[in-house]
Amino acid sequence: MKQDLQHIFEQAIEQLKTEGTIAADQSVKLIFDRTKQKEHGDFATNVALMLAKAAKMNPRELAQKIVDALPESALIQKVDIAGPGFINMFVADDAKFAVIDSVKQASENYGIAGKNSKNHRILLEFVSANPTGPLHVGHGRGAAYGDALGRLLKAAGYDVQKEYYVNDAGRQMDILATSVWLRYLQAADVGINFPENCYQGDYVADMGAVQFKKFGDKHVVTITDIDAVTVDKEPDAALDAIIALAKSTLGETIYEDFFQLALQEILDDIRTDLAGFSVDYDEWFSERSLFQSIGSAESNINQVVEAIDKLKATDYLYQEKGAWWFKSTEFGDEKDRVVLRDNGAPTYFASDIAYHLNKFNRGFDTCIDIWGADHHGYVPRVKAALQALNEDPERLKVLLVQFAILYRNGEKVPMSTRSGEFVKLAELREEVGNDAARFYYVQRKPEQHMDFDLDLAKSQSNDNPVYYVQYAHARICRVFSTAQERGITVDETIDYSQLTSETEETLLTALAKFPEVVQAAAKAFEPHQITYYLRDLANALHSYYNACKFLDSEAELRNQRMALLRATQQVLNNGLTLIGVSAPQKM
RNA sequence: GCGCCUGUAGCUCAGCUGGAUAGAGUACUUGGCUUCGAACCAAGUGGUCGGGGGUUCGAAUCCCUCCGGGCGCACCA
Repeated sequence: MKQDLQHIFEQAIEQLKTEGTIAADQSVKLIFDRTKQKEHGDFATNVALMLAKAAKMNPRELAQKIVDALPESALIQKVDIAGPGFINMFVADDAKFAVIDSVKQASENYGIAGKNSKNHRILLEFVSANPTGPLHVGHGRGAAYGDALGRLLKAAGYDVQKEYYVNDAGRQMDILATSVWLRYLQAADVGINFPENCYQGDYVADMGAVQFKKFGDKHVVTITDIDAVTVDKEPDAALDAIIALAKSTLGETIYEDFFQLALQEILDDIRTDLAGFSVDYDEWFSERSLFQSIGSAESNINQVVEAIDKLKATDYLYQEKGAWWFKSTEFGDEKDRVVLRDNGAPTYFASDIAYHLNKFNRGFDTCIDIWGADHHGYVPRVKAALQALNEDPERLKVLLVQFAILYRNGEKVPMSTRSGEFVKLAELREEVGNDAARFYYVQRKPEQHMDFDLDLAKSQSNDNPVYYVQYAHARICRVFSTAQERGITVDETIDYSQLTSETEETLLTALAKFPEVVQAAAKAFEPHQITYYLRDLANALHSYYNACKFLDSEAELRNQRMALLRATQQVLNNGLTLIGVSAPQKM
C-alpha cells in the first residue's frame, strides 16, 4: 500500500516538473512515512519543505500545488496541509480493509517477497566458532542474529545460503588434540601436570578417557619425556614442544585419530546445539579443505598456496626477516601483515584470504560475515587482500556483533573457551527456553553492547516480551477453538465495513505495515525491528481483545471480526517465524 | 596513543536516510475479570537525549570538541 501511495506522489512531482513549477533537473528525495499521530493522517511527507527553497516558494504554497497535482485515487480519502508545510494523507477505509484479504490470500507468504525476487545471491557466514569446545552464550548472540538475518533476507527476496566456517586447521586444533592426549596420559595414570594453556573443559578429560579405553597404555610417555622437551621454556614454547612430542609419539595415523575424535565430537555437539536452537546451515565449510591438494594427491598446490601465489604476482607481497608480508597499508590498514611465517607456515590470515576468494568464486553477489566485535581490527586487512587481488571489496560486508558481557550475582563472568569457565549456550537454552533466549538476543541491535545477567534472565524469563507476543497468538487460537466448541460457524466474508472502531483501525494499520517492516529490517540488516513490530502488533491485538466480544456479536459483525483475527494470527505467525520463534496454539 | 562500538526515564532498551508535544518494557500509583485465558487492558508519575559549540526553517539524529564505558591494536586463531 505504501508503495502505491508513494507512487501517486511521485506522479504529482513529475507533473509539477513538466509544468515548470519545480526545476526539471531538481533531484527529489521523496520521504514518505507513516505518521506518529492520528491527527496527521496515515502517511505524511515533508517534500514541500525540502523543495520550497529551490522552487523559491512558500512551503505551504508549494504543498498546495503538489496536492492539486495529485492524480485521482481510490486509496486516498483526503489530503491535508499542516504546520509549516507537511502534507498529510488519510487512507480510505476500503483500502485499509483490503489488508485482510491480502493476508488471507498470501497466508504464510504475506509480507514475504517472492523467492529470489531480488535476483541477488548472498552468502551469509556466522558463528563459525572454533571447534575447540561447546558454544557459549556469546556465540548464542551471533547464532540468533545470523539465523534471523538469514530468514529475513530470504523473506525480502534474496537468495541466501547460510554457512559455518569450521576452523579445523591451525594451532588451536593441535592444542586441542594434544590436550586430549594429555588427558589420556592422566587416564593411564601418568602423573603429569595438565598445562594451564591447554583446554581445561571436562569434555576434554572425557575424550581422554575414551582414548584410554580404546588404546590402553599403547601411546604413553613418561613424565621425564615431557619434562625433557619443556624444561626452561616459556609456556607457549613448552606447549609447542608437547604438541611435537604428541605427534612424534603417536605417529601420523594415531595423532589424526586423536585429532578427529576431538573435532568430530565437538562439531557434533555444536551442530546439535545449533539445530536445537533452530539455527540451520546450508553448508559446513572446512578450513582444512583449503589445504587439500588440487589435482594429483602429491601436488603441493592447494587453495591457500594458490591465493598466496596470486598475491605474489601482484606488487603487494614482499619478503622480510624470512617471512612474506602483505602490504595492506597500501589499502589503508594500520600495518603490513604476515601471510607466510619465516618457517614457511601460512598464517590464519592466509587461509582467510583463500576462503574469501573461494566464496567470491562461488558466484555470490554479496558475502556477509558476521563477526564478534573483537575481530573488528581484522576487517581492513581482509578487504585489502581482496582489493589487491582485483576483487571488489564492497562485495564483502562484515557485520560486527558486540560482545555479550555475562554477569552472575553481579559479577562479570569470564568467557574464554580455553579456561573452560563459561556458560554454555545449551545451559542457557535449558534454563530460559529457546524462544525466550532467541527473542532476548534478537531484540537488541547487533552494535549494542549487551549485558547478559544470568540471574535476571532466569528470574525475568516470565517477563520476556516473547510471551506477550506468543500469548496474542494463543489467544486468537483459543477464540477459534471456543467458537468450534460452541458450534458457532464463522462464514467467509469480503465485507469489512463494520470494522471501524479505534482498536480495529489500529490493528488494520499494524497488519498493513508488516511488509514494509520486513523490507526495511532486511535492508538495514536489523532483525530487531521485527521484534519491536511484533510487540506493537500484539499490543494492538490485546487491546482489541479487551475492547470487543467476538463470539457474542451478531453474525455479520462476528464474521468480519473473526476475519480480522485470522489475519492477525497469520501475521503474528509470519513475524515469529522470521526470528525463529514458535507461535504456540496454547501456552 | 591510534582505531571500532557505545552514552536517551530509577533499570533494560527503541527512535528509519534530520521533521510536527522524545517512545516502549520494567519498577512505582490507580482502575478493570459471575464474560472468548488477567501471561491481558486502560490511566498516571518519571527525561538538561553524557557536557559544550556549530550547520538550518527544524538536531536525540549531521559536523567539531571534551568527558565516561566496552573492545581491538601478534610471524594467535
